[in-house]
Amino acid sequence: MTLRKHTQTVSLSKTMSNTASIDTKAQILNVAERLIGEKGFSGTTLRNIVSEAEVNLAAVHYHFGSKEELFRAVVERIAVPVVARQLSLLDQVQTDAKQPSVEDILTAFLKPPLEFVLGDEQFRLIRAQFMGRCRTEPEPIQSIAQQAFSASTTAFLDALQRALLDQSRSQLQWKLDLVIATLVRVQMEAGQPHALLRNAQPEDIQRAISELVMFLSAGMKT
Amino acid sequence: MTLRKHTQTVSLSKTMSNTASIDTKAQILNVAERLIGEKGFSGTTLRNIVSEAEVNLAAVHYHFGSKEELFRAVVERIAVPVVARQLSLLDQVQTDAKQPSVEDILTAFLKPPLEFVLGDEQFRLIRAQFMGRCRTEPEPIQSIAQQAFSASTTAFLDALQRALLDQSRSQLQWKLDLVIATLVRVQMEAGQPHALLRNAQPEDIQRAISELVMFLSAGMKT
DNA sequence: ATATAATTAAAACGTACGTTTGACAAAAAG
DNA sequence: CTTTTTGTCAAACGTACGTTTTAATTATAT
Repeated sequence: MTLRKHTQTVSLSKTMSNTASIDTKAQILNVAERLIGEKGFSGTTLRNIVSEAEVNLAAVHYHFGSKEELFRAVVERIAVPVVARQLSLLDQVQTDAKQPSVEDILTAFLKPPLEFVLGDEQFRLIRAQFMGRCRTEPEPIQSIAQQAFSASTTAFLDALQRALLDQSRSQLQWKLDLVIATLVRVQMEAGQPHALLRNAQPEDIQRAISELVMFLSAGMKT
Repeated sequence: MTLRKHTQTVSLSKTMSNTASIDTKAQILNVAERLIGEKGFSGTTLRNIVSEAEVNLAAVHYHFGSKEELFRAVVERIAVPVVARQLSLLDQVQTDAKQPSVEDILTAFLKPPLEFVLGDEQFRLIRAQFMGRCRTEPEPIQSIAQQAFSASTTAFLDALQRALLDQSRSQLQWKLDLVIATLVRVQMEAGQPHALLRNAQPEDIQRAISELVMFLSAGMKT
């Protein structure tokens, strides 16, 4: 009897040596990330993915179980390290200064998602576009992506509340939502001719972060 | 021989009296606007639309020619009056004050799309959501929507350039792009519990516009 | 009334979708 | 070696898609 891999607990490296199946799984994730970033979830078909990834159609269901769980896997591969870095940077500025400035908080929030595109040379803009696309997908896709980032959202909302005591919670809530909206737009337009983030060199990213922080912190304080 | 209606020039009211076909066409447009606003273009099927509109499947192709041209029709039904009002308000503030403030310009830009949701009681939030969804669709759908609004984008970019002479054109370009991104987000989240625009009463819209103008004009000036 | 055009209706078109199956090869375990 | 697990592959599953066709129905005009 053949048990499907995505229902297994852990394989613990006692399985196949690491050439075939790992390549297949990673290739599917890579191509899915790029295509969904370009065309959206329902605009991307599994046949598009397996064709470009040069793997068999059934491999998707063998490794992930369904199209939706494949999407979830792509999201989490990105969200987990980004959220961890956001929370770490927030912790850092809250230790350095007992009361960090709005600029400090926004920088800690924006840096990880924008810098994460630097990870792999060839995935820079792809990753940015995918993250942007996620939050604009129809339900239930959007919720899957939103949940993966929700841990950071609440932490930064609390931090902003402590920095801007005169503003109501609901006011800060829609303002942080608009901060995310602009971040998402910057990510989605990354690489376009007139975008804030035209290419993914480290110095361009730093400049974009700094300009975006200035643009947004002004509005946060009003 | 039967000539299809969407290829005709004009019917000039010498055709059928105005009960059946006009209702069918309007019903399709109304339902398409709502469903595409909720589920996106490729997430909405013609069978979903005709089922809720209670019209025959073939009616879509008879009246519009294709799914994409139906989308174009929905976009233009919204965009034409919005853009006209934006340009009219811009003209007005540029006549009143020879050099209008950033706040004046942004208000002229934001008021029409946000107020347009007031047109019909039952379409308020639907229309807002559709307009928001449009700009986040994959190509070529996004371009169709963008073109319909492009006339106002360039006019407001010029106006902002005259108000903020110290900023470069490309800087103003990505800033206006982020203004649109926040407008879009406000529209898409309209009606949600913690959104800026929670319900569509006239006074709520005015308050939302004023808060959004404050939030954004601060960043525009930095 | 009759002819003509406009609109609706039901059914089918071919294609593509996500998913499942079952046979088969490769690796790991006994 | 034999057995079992793990992964790949081609093919098919049933369903739903956008679109087209053909006929019937309804309104307009002569």
